[in-house]
Amino acid sequence: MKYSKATNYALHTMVYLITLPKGRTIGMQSLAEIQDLSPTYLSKILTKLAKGGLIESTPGVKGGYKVSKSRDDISFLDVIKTVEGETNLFHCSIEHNQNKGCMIENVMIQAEENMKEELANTFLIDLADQVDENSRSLIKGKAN
Amino acid sequence: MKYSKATNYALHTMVYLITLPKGRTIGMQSLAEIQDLSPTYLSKILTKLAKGGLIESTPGVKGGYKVSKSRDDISFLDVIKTVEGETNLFHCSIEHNQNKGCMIENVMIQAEENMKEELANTFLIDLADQVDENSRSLIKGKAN
DNA sequence: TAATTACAGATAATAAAAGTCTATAATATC
DNA sequence: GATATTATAGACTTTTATTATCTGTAATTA
Repeated sequence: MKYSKATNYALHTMVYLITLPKGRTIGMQSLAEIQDLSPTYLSKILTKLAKGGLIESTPGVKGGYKVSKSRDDISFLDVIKTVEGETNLFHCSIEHNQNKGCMIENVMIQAEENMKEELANTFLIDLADQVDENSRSLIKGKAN
Repeated sequence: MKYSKATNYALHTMVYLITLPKGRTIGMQSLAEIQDLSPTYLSKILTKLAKGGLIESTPGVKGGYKVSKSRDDISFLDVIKTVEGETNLFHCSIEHNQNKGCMIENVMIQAEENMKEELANTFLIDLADQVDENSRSLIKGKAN
């Protein structure tokens, strides 16, 4: 069991976007370069994030992406849910003729809940000041 | 991201095994029937669990599997680690030239730790009395 | 009008998981 | 000792999901 690379890229991209000066945007091409990714692949992830309302895009020259305004409170869980979907990590594969559901699944759900709580209480903004100077200036340089 | 079916089957099998009367065993064939699985596939999972020291096997007529003696304290995490391996859910895919490691990875590891803590503190034996009467008598009937 | 950008959908490549098949070794029972 | 029953091991195939690419379209600014 592993988090997808897509989630990996999404989280990194979101952290980068959060260091963007207010009102500025940065192109997918640039975001792909910084992370050494193929632009078209990253674009799928960005589209998901945009549809999920976490980021906004403007097409055309001098266009690009930025974090959605009125979203100063984006959590890790928000990003992960948007990319991976809402499904639980564990689904019982056996037919149980009980009304309580599967006892094993219940335990697994509780454990996952503990993880999600931490992810829901950690916000991207919390990491903003941990972004290294190198990335920070790279982004600033490529911003529109 | 999903737990593997192997983990699913392993957890169920372990719970079934825990309801076995002391000293008795049950054959892989029977365990496969109960869960409607192919015996050879289940056997791979059982072998892993045996190598991991969670269960013991005796070959031959009247042979089969049982929970390792001196292991009254098997946790969910023990089973999951044995089947899935020890790796973490998240590995940063970007090269960071920082000594602190990836800040995103650090958050993800902490969250996962919270989940693991719950899994480490929930023991199979805790579920023993929740096993439905149907399964319980099935196992008893097939036990050696 | 041209350059730059996002968006969308089809398709291909890769990797991991799930499952099958076959042969071998050990053990209890008769 | 022969036989049936069981576990063990490894090669192999199938399936599925992820990752990635390719191509074309639409929107926007200069």
